[in-house]
Amino acid sequence: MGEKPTIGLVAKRAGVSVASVSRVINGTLARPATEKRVRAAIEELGYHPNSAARALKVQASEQICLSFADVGNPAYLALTRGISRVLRDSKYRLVLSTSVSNEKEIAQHLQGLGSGYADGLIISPIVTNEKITELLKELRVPTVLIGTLPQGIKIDNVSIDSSKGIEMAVAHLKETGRKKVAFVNGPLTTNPGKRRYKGFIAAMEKYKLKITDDSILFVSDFTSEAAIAGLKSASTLKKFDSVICANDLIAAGVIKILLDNKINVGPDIAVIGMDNTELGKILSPSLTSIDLRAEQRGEIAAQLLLERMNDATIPPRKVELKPTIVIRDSSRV
Amino acid sequence: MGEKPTIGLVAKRAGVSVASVSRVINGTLARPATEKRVRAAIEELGYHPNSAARALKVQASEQICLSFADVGNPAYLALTRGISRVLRDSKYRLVLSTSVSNEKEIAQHLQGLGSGYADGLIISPIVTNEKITELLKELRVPTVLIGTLPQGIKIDNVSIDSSKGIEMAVAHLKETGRKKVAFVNGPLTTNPGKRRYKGFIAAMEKYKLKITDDSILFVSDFTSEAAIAGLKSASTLKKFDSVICANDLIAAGVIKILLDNKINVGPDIAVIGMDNTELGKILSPSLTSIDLRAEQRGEIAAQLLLERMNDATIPPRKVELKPTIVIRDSSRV
DNA sequence: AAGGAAACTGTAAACGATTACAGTTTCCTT
DNA sequence: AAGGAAACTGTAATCGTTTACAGTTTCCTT
Repeated sequence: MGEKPTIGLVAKRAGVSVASVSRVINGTLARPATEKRVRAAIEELGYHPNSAARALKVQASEQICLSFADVGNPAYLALTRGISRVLRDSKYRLVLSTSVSNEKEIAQHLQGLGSGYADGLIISPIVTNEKITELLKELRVPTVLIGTLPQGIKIDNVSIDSSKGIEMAVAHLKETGRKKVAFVNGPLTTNPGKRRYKGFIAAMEKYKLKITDDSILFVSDFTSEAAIAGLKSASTLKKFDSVICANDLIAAGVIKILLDNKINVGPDIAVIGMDNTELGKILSPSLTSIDLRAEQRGEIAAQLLLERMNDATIPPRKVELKPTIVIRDSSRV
Repeated sequence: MGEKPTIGLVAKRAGVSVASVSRVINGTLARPATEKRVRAAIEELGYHPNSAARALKVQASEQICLSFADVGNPAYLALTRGISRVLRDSKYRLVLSTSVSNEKEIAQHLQGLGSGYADGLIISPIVTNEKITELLKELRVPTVLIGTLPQGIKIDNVSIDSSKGIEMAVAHLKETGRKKVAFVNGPLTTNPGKRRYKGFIAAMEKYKLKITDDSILFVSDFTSEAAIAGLKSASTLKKFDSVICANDLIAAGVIKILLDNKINVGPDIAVIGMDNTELGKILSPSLTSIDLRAEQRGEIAAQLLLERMNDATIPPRKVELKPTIVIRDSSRV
């Protein structure tokens, strides 16, 4: 209970050298007798090797940094869960670097990695510009990026074919006899916003459905509140027989608005979300959603990172997952 | 771009000693000319002080560990958000230690802190037993516990008077003419489960409402799925005119079941949740909920911790927040 | 029982920062 | 211009590990 025990104390107590103690802690190449005494001493003193000292000597922090803009979004939550599931059977701790939203903060954060507090980085930037791309290029830490990889960056990347997802949504709507499809998107300044926008247009063309001036609506954020605030009444939506939403939260907002206006969600207007979060099962009617496999993306990202940290020479990999559609009541007639 | 620059390199480049470099980095007591040269050298080399070396020397990691059982729960998410909001203006990084669910893992984790990777701990244990209590007592790191503080532990604590919350729910129901109140709780093995159970009984007595054999229902987990699976059909609920749920997720499940059975939530049966998560605004009907101030609890916990790390001598503090009730459609007649 | 290979162990030098202490320079006062 | 106080700077020890290298012990073979 006195001072915090160090390896030296353990060594003295066990009557061996610090080197021996160190060796039994990692790798265990010691005579059984020695090992036993060392372990006993460790036990008695309640010794735990100091991570800073170890990190300094071996030049590795045994930490992985996870960085994204918004903790609040359930999709990120699923990502985090996938990552931490993989990491928990590794030696790595997870450091959260959240709410790095504006460019300056991101820059600061990326440069901060130079101090070596993390051996690897998983980043999912919601926006990427010139400057950030530049910083990512100069990064010395093994990194995997989840989402849209900017041109010219050679790092591991896991993404989801969200265009394909929207295509599946449109296909499903067409099959079930819908003709007038609206799309409620988040801001075009974000990566997901951009991709989903293009995806929607492409899908509508592919299925020969008409896009009018007002079939694409933008709301200020990927949240229910933004959707509710941005759409106000249902009047904008009334002229459609179906609406695809850029994520489940927006879809929840849309459903809320429709129900409040006595519109029969499903039969009258179909609603489809994206992400297939837990929300889908809870809402009434339950929500048809495109599963973008967030949790799996997290898992894969973590695995890629572990591999990369193990071997820096493997060429950058790019895995793109395919979405699936989960049909529930909100799109049934 | 060559080797990673160290303080020694910077010193050489600036033509000063390492001590001077160190001094301008922290605290700045240097002649302007010196400082300028040092800063220039730092800039040119792209130098960032190595955190492990610093941590080793000053015996502080500048990291705070956040530990709880389940990332998935939105209430924890709010907690995390509150914490990280406070921490971002401090020098501390946030290390996530999640899914430490069973006793053995918790023990391992708490002991792991002995290695000094964190200067402080915020923990919200969903269960606490003898063993865990013991470990918490022996902890050498400044700690604040969110939730029910086990007997005999002298650490900072922030909690919410959830009994009071249930009382408010019962009061509201009584005022609006409800007589037969059910309570859907999570497992009694958890801290929140225990407290809410007692709270419900006390509140019902206080308002002279009858508790029958079947007015308290237990589901296996604080999730919608567990609620839906555990309650199956609405028959168990039909004999009541109102139901209080131990959190919003359970409430969502209950509403789902009721709606599927064509029961008019609000007029026929009132439903009240707890936590006042984002869900409340999204559901239809919108959900009356007891706001347990998760985000605020997180903020306060972080503040307490920062203070405590600053001054170990202040006596342990205990702040208990009062809940509020947010009335929405699910409890309107 | 001797000899050598194999297995183990100890000594001491790193890792990259901070900081006490002593030494130097600057600046002010007269 | 001298002297001393104040401000700054440099040297070197230190934090707690890991690990190369050399030294020791064990064990096997003959």
